[in-house]
Amino acid sequence: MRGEHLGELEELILLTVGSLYPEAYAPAIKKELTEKMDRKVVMSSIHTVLSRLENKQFVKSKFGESTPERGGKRKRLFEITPQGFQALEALKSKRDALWTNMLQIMPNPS
Amino acid sequence: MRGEHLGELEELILLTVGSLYPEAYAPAIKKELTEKMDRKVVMSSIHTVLSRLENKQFVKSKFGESTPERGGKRKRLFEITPQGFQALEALKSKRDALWTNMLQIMPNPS
DNA sequence: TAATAAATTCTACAAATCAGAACATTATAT
DNA sequence: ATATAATGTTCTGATTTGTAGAATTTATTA
Repeated sequence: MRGEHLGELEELILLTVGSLYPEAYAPAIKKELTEKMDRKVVMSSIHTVLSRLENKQFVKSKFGESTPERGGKRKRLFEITPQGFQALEALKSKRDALWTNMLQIMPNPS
Repeated sequence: MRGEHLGELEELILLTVGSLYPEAYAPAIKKELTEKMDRKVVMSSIHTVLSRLENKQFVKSKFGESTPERGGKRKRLFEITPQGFQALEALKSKRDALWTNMLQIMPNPS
């Protein structure tokens, strides 16, 4: 595995992990992506991506305490690492620069 | 073809096409991505993506006039369509909302 | 202990991206 | 006119990223 760039879903999930702190786990991430981003995604995709992000050291995880709910496995809680945050920032600032550039050149995109 | 979302490179190239108007063609896009985004990419990827973006109607293209240069094929010039612009805007506004959320929750990401 | 709920892990597949070779077109030099 | 060099595009196959659903694990309640 090379892991050269941050894919489209990888970036969204990384952002969502940050945005959901400290309760970021797969089902909550799915809900957030669906509701706030209109981004359909199945649970297993989220797990796949989270695992890849953890390999890249952009997130870290631990198991949550058992809560007095209905039952089921313990949550695996994720949080973003400084490296992950930096990766997001780098992407954002560069994309924003292109945006600025584009708007100067074509303020009316019709 | 499903074309459900805008991939990571698709988004960058679409943005670059806008940012380079009216001289957006593959070699110029490669240069821009390399220099402004530190995004390495080979020429053929750019052509592949441009072709996909054209199928999605996010860009349109025409051949450039023959310029008095050293020689070679005519440039295929791309420009972003209103649909393409809207797609970029939608993505940006949603991502920005997640960013705002994340920064409120964790202003110090260490 | 059986049933149910919640969540994660596994397995196979599809789409996006990468990489480099092959090809086509135009201009200049001979 | 023909060969050569420059410029860009298209083709083919491999790798990475994303999708989908079944299977499994763990905990609670009847």
